[in-house]
Amino acid sequence: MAISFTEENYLKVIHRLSEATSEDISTNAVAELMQTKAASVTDMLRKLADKGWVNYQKYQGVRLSPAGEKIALSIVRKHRLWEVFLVDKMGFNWDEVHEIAEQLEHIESDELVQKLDAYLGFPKTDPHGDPIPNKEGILPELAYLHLSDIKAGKNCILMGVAQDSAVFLQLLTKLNLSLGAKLAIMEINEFDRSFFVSINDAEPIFISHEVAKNILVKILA
Amino acid sequence: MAISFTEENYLKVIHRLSEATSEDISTNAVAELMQTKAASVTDMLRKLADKGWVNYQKYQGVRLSPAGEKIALSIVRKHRLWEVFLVDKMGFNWDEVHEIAEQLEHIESDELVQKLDAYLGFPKTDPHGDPIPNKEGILPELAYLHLSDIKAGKNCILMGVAQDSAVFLQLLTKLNLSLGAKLAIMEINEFDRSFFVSINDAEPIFISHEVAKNILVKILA
DNA sequence: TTTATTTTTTAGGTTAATCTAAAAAATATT
DNA sequence: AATATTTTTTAGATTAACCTAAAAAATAAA
Repeated sequence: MAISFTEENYLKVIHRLSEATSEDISTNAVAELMQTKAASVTDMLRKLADKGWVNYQKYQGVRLSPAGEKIALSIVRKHRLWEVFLVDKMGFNWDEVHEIAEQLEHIESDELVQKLDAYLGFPKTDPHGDPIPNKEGILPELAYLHLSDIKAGKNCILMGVAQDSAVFLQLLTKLNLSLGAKLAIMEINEFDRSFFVSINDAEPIFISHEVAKNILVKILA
Repeated sequence: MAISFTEENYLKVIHRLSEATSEDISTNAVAELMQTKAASVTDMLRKLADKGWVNYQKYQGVRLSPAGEKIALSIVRKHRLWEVFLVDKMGFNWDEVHEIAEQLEHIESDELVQKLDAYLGFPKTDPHGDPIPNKEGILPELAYLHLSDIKAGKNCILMGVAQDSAVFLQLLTKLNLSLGAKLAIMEINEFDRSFFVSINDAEPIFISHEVAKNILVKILA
């Protein structure tokens, strides 16, 4: 069945919201992420339900059907593969690729996706550490921890970020925080839960709790 | 000023038609290439004229304004660069890339185009031998000849094709006719203007006038 | 458990891009 | 030059995606 860019974006947004909860997704939540009005969302949810891509009962919220989930994952897959392409091959910084990938994710060609995947060496994650769903739509669970949940004294590796906004990523870059960096948590300040962290064994620096919350790490054995 | 995919496609089509003639382009000609009805074209031409991208007077046909020409050339540039990418980097055949490039040509990012150009080694032509406009929109005039206009006894090199349809390109591939092939015209049959041509010094084969018309060559000194 | 608040839906409109059918203009033919 | 044909435009609808304002349902508070 034919699908429009707009419909793809709705499915993607519902998918994103569904990752954070097992509850049904509210009309308002979708409206906020789609930067549109609740009334428009209601129209679209009905349409998506007609096409069999979501389960929706009015006033009850929405969730993806298996068919909708499959479409959403294929868009996520394309988005993240193109981000790898933009950083690894085109030389963009990790904070510059989101908007372009938002466009590229709608390019329709299974063969291209397959070839791109191979060309990039079958990457497992995008430049922000987010896992790339495979062809069958299976998303490897990476189960990283938020830096904000780690105790003082631990060593860990920066594996990803919990948001892709350019301002956040630019801040990380300024702080010399990039994927794979080794973080040694020296101290956590009780007052504002800010962190003193040594990055790659350099002089410890200060990191706000807000930043720590958006950094994903794995703890070193 | 914001521009839609549809508007971009209209400008591209008007540009394509303008290359073949110095006359104004008729509503019907645009309708045919856009696969739409003349009435729809009339609406769109008025809109494009309002935006300053074409000069249009009703019943008088249309031509691109300098601003419209610039947009059209930037789309052609993107289309052809992406075709090079698809063939050179992704490993597609030259008959498989047109539809995908039709989508990729609308991706909006000057920086990406610039980086892609560099990544591909600043190619001068696409996989069909069509010249790639430069950043300033200047299209190098390649001035190749149609094989159908060459006399028997001449040797030439296949430099491009005059149409990109998959069936035509697949036929060329079957005949072992690819960019750069050396063609020796053995004989031209008066009856149907068909050609006997030796390709890369192999046994001469038969080529219809229709095929010869769509093959672009340069004559060897 | 009423009342107040928030959320969601309905009703009715708008815009971009298309369509069909009919009218108008341009071109071709007698 | 008058008539016929073709091309182009106008008029009026349609569809997708959005909007605002008002109504209805769900949830929270008194």
